[in-house]
Amino acid sequence: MSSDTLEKGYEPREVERRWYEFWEANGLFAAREHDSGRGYAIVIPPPNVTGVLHMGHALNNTLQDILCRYRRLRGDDVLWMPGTDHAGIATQNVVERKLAQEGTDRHALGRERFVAEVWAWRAKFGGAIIHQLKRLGASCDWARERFTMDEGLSRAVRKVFVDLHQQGLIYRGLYIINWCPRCRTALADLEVEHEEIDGNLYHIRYPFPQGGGGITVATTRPETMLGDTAVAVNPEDERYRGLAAASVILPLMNREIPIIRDGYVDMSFGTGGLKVTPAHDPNDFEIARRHDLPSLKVIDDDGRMSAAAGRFAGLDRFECRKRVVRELTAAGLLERTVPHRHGVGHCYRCKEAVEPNLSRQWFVRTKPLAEKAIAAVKEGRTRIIPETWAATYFDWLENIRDWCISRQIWWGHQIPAWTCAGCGEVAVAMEAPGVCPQCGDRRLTQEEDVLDTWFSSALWPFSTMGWPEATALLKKFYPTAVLVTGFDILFFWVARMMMMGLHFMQAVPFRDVYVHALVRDEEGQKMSKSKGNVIDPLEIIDRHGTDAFRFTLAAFAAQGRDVKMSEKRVEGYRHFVNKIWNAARFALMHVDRRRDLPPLAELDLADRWILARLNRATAETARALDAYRFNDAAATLYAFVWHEVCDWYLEAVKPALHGKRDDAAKERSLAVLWRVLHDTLILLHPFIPFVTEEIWHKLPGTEGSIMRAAFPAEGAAAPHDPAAEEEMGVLIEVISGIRNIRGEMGIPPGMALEAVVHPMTPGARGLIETHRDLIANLARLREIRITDAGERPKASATCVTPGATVFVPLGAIIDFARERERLEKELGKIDKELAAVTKKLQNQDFLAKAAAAVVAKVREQHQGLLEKHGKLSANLDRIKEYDSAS
RNA sequence: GGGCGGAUAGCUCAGCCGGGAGAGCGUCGGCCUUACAAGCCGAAGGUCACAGGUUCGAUCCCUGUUCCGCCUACCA
Repeated sequence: MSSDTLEKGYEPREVERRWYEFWEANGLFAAREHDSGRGYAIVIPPPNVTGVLHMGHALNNTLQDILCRYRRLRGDDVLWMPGTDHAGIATQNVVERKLAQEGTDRHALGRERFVAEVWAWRAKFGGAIIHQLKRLGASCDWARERFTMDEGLSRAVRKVFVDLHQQGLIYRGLYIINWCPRCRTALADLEVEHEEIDGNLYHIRYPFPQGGGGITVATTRPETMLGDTAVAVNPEDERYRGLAAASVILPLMNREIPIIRDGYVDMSFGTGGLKVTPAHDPNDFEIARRHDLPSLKVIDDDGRMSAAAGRFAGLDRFECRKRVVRELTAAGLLERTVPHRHGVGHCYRCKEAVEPNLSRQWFVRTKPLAEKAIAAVKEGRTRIIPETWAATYFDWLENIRDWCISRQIWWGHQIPAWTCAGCGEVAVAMEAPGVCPQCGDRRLTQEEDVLDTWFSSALWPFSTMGWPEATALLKKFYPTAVLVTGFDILFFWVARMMMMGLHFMQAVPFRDVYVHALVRDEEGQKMSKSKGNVIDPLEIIDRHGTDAFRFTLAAFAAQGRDVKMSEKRVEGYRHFVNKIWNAARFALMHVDRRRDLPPLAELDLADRWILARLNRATAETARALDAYRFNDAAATLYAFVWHEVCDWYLEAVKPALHGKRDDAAKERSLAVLWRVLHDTLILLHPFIPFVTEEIWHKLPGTEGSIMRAAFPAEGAAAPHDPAAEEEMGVLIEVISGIRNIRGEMGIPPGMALEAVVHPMTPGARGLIETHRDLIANLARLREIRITDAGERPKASATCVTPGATVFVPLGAIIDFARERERLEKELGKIDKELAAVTKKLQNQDFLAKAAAAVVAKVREQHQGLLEKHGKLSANLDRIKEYDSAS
């Protein structure tokens, strides 16, 4: 493309749309599973089909995209597998709400039509998040997009279910589970969110049948007493040792229930009496099993009291609580009511209070699967980064309980089990059996329940690649390189993928798990609709551009710390993107073609210096990205581009580019400038893909997309060049010193100054002589005189740098008081440092015990500080002299 | 109840292996200098939460305390 001039300010909108289309149209995101290159795969954490892009997605996918683009530049064959999750309960809820608005409900429609309705909804709205991911610049291989309910993945789900069932790792049974009365489905333990609620502890007396006294129990949920089938005390409890009675009367119900003894009961809690409600409390359920007690379900699936609750039947459970309390009070059986704060479980989808309920459900026996998942991380086959999350992972897996996988909803993978009306046998199979395998009866009905959404998600790394077929994709890309995820789904998803991957693929699903932080609002609050503090990534993108937004996310993605997002921060990085744009704009005003780099020895100092810095920035960026230190990489690039390329290099080569030096110098700098811009664009591309692609195409001598470019090899442009870095450092110090004088002394910027320079060493002298034009230009001097140490111009301001002492004669405009103040301030700093260093050198222990290199370094510092101190104070004395003389 | 993370400049945060405290924003002063005022130049600002300990040396390692945040758990 031609190097037409760039617009004055960067306008992201049109550029982003154009290049994204270009990338897609040219197949630049496509994974090449048949190529021989090194495979690098990431599977996307599939967003819910109901999802709209939020900050969490934005961070998660930006980081993945950075890694994918980086690995492509490094020459890997990259597969970024995209897709969405059917999100059983969430999606069903959305469609049910829609039906409600239309004045109907799913029961009126019936299962088949309802499910068709959900598919229709998905076809219409389910692609929203995909479009949004594209606006983020996500370079997923969209042609391979999968959905957890699509044909292939559903087949994988059935296969896994059947296999686990055959292996005895899936079973069905009547257990107490978490029930959401609103969603009307079972929930896994994980799907229950505990929240501390201020409630009451009710002390209720259960009288003995023969009257007189009784046992007082304490409960936070008095309504469940209607379903009590025993009262338990601790066998060690002295208070109940010699108890004559073997039973009590359950108040309100007037049922006689036994007194049992069980070690579970905590003697110190309440009165030491525990009511046992096996159908509505997991602990009581266990006690009932030990003591062979019956269960009585008094709360129905809709959260209302059941027929078993007698005259309370039909009441809402919380209404019932009030009624029970009232009646107990009236009966004089409520002995005390004590305020009590306790955890109450809520449905993670709809926030309804969960009801522990007795129910027949399907479970996965997780222990054997968990053991393998633990071992894989212990043995380092999968690394968790940052490592601190490994402890959390182990803790959960080591205490894992069986996983309730059946859900009483309609949207999901229907469980592949059929019950025979003839013999009652349950057949589990991949496809519907025509006849009962036991008795040959044809009357088979499929299990109504569907599987937990996370069941299919757990297969994601291999199901998306075509498992159970042995595909080329699986061969090349499994195990995947890394899973990038938030810690909130470490258990829901990551641990379960580990279990399933190891069990069915005999290999870990990913070599690394990178756990990133949560995105919070400015105040560190979790963003939520109810709090109204949600920042919409798409609005941010509209206002500031995708690149600025992505760079912000990367810059704040420090390991182990949450990202606090605010628009202001994005604004700051928009400035950075604009800075790059303008630097390129400047460069492209001069660079008309690609030039090969001349031999290093022929280059000017500034050229060698920027190449050395580029080399360092390259190495540092690669190192940081390889270690998932996104913020380090971002900070490195920010500082390099802004403070080295723009602040120093471009300024340094301006005279050459403007033809104020000879043609050869211009040619040399043009070659270096091309190289710096070229390589820098590549380094930046993973973070800010759009603006870099745009500039890339304006840069002469590039071909095709920057996505096809090669990440600069270390030392390719220039080897490490500490000499150039040090020499340039000397000049920078001199220039900064003069600028400091100008600023501090209030000298108008327009006024050209003269400087008298005393170099410290012959080397510095040569350096400064050679680069007097550079110094004069950047420090705005009209003349530089290089002299020996003896000469001290009168009425001048001074600065002392490691390479030279600089005097700026100010003549009539000098303000002696101001210069004194300036020097005294400087001396004060030196004194402080000198004191610290001197103290160290006077410490015998330090000299004896510290590493030799450290001691040498401190001595050197000491020497330098002494010299500087000497010069500064000499100059201060001189100023005082002049001052009093004038 | 158990566990984890945080406390560093006015704000938001970096600081890997212990050896002279950094950035961005904000503030102050000066500049429309021919890429960029979304910019340039200069400056100010910190007992690295507190108390001990280890060490020649601690923002960094150890112990304890305080204050925040999070995760986890079947004490009714």
